[in-house]
Parts: sequence; structure tokens; C-alpha cells
Amino acid sequence: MSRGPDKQFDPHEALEKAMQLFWTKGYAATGLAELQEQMGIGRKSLYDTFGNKRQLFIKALQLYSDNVARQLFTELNKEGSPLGNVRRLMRTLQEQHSTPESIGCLLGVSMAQCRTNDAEMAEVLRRHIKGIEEAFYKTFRRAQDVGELDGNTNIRDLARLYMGIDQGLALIGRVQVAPAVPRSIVNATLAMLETA
Amino acid sequence: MSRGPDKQFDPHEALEKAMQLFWTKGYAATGLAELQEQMGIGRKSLYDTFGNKRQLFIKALQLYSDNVARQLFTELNKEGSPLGNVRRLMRTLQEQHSTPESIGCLLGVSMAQCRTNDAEMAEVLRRHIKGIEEAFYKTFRRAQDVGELDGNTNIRDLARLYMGIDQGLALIGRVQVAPAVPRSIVNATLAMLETA
DNA sequence: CCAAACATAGACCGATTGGTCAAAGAAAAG
DNA sequence: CTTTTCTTTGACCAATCGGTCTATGTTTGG
Repeated sequence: MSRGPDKQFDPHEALEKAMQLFWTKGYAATGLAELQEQMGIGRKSLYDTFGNKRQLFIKALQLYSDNVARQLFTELNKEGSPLGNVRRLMRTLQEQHSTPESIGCLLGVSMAQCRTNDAEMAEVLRRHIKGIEEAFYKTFRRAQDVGELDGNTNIRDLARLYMGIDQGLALIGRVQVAPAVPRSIVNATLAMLETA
Repeated sequence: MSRGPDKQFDPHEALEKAMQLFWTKGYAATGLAELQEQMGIGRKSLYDTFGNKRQLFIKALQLYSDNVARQLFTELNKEGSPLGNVRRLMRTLQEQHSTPESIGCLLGVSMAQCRTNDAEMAEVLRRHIKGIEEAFYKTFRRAQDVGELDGNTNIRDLARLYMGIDQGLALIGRVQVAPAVPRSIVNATLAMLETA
């Protein structure tokens, strides 16, 4: 089939590095030089493999979105109490956004650029948000089915609220704020779950 | 006292323009050329008045923070039911972040840059967040005093949650999402207030 | 062994970046 | 009117931007 040598680098690994860099510095502030240094590949290889900076960013965005979604799904679909899963997930998120290493949400960082008429970027972000909402929705649905949640609760609204809180947590996590703040947020969120 | 001509532009107006530009495009993506064009002043004047790009941005950030804080305070300190004020405020925020013109929160956009070891920027953001928390806290406190809120409610946690939801709303507002989403978020938020 | 098809490294491009500086203009104090 | 102090304009700077391209391997099919 193909003739000539194989790539000397793993495209997936390189993309992961790019994602981390974009995540830390944002799109506009990340230069090609830095990218190829961190990714450990030459510029030509970068363009041959990923197209250009913008396309590389979108691929990184998608990778990030997939990672987050995967964590969310596995955490929420564990066996046992659906609401228990929600509680555990929220506590996990709380911890993740409390550490000094927390750099918040790549999506949040990206929203800046996306607003500026980049439809493709915006679409990735919309799908991401929708996916989170849906994951919560299905879990709350199961909670209603097993009687953990009142049947009259508007679980669509609730799912969207949880998605919003999730985004808020991630955003706040970017600023180095006292761990008590995310803890409080999750406390209040879960407290509200008791009485719903 | 001073000799020589006065400035031909209003520094406050110019700062407002700069704020709007940063707000729309983010820090890194906003160039000096664009700035001086929108602000309507020469480059030297810009540097003489505001220092440099970074300092200009921080001043714009502070202006934005003050504006948001002012709206929050006046809305929450109106006469009548404290919880009524909270409800009205949340509906207002919901609407603001539903319009196609919504460009979300400048703070959110800024968090990208701030993370990269800019202590001064981070400090502005932290103060901003803390201010929002405190505004909600005082209002919930008054709500407890007048018996609108159960005395056992942890209003510190609650205030932080509301602050977080506020940030989440603003973040989501950046992506053009269906108006039903912010509406749901506020619905669920206020529903929880009934049973607290 | 040769040649076609690939990947690599790095020089190179015009354009733009944030930032500076010198010259010219304008108002107020003497 | 002159001088001093301020502002404005716009030319200018080195550095960096995203992106291209050539020259040099390197591997595999014939």
C-alpha cells in the first residue's frame, strides 16, 4: 500500500500535548513555535498531519470534549443509586477544581475565540454542553424510575442546572480560589438534591 | 497648574470602548491597531494614558467588574422581599444571556490569560467573584432576618452556589445556545429556592 | 539497486505584533 | 510674542506571527 517511512511520532500523543498547551494558554496566546516544541514535531509534519493552527485547535477541543464526556458517562453509569453517582461525581469535580493545578475548562477558555464568528468551533462547544446535559438527564431519569427522585421534578431543568453548575465550577477553578468555594457550591448543590 | 492643551478625548469613554473590544475578542486576539481605531486615539496617547496593553486590559477588567457589581447591588438592594429581588435578578440575568447579542462574561474570557501566572489579573477576578458572593450572602441574610428563608439554611454555601450559577450562565451565554437552556437553569435555581 | 512515495528538519516568507521615538501642533504662563 | 509644557500624529523598530517550501533523508515496491 503506502510507500515510504512511517511517522516518527504518535499523532494522538502529539494532539494530547497540543490540547494541554491550548488548555493552559488559550488559542490566540499559543504560538506555533511553542506548539511544535511541546509536541516534539517539525512544522511541516504539524501542517501535514493537522492542517493548520485552527484545525489543530478544533481537533484538540474535540479530544478534550471526548475526555470529559467519557469521565462523566462512566461516573454516572456505575451500578447502584443514580443519585449516589451524581453525588460522587460532583464531589470529584469539586476536588478537581480545587487543586492548585486546576486549569479549569478548555471549553471556557475557548468560548472567547468561538464567539468571534467561528461556526465550527461553536458547534463543538454546543455539542459538548448538550452532551453533559444529556448525561445528567438520563441519570435523573433513572433516579425517577427507581423512586429516588420525585416524579414531579422537572428533570430537564435540573439537568441543565447541573450542567451550568459544572461549567461554573470549571470556570472558577481557573482562578486560584479557596477550596472552600467549590466545596460550598457542591454542598449547596447536593443539599438541594435532598429536598427535590 | 498644568500647562499645555487638554486631552482631546475622554479617557473613560476610550476605556469603555477598549473594554467592549476585549470583551468581544479576548485579550490576546485584540491588537493595538484595532484598539486605537475603536478607542479613536493615537498610539502614543494610548500608552501615555494607560501604560501598555496589559495595564489597559486590567483597567478594562476592573471597569467591567465595577459595572457588573453595580447592577448586582442595585438589583439586590431594592426595597421589598429579598428573595423577590433574587428572583428578579436571576430572570434578568437569564434574559441577558439569552439574546443573540450576549457575549457572556468578560471575566470568563479573561480567565484564560490570568492563569498564566499573572497575579494582578487573577486578583481582580478573585475580588470580582468574592464581591458577587458577598452580595448574594447579604441578601440571603436579610431573607433569613425577615423569615423568608429557614434559619438553618447554610447561606454561605447558597451564596457561593448562586455566584457559581451566575458564572455558568455567563459562560454558556457565549455560545449561542437555545434560550430554553438559560431559562431551564434559572427555573431549577429558583425552584430550589422555594423548598430551601 | 533504483525509483517512487513518504517524512523530516529548518530556512524562509510577508504580515502583523506590542512598543518606542522624533517631529509637529496647541494651549497656557510669563 | 515667546517659552514651556502638554498632546497628537505617524513613522519606525525588532520580534514574532501563521504558513510555505525546498532540500535531505528514509523506507518500501519493483
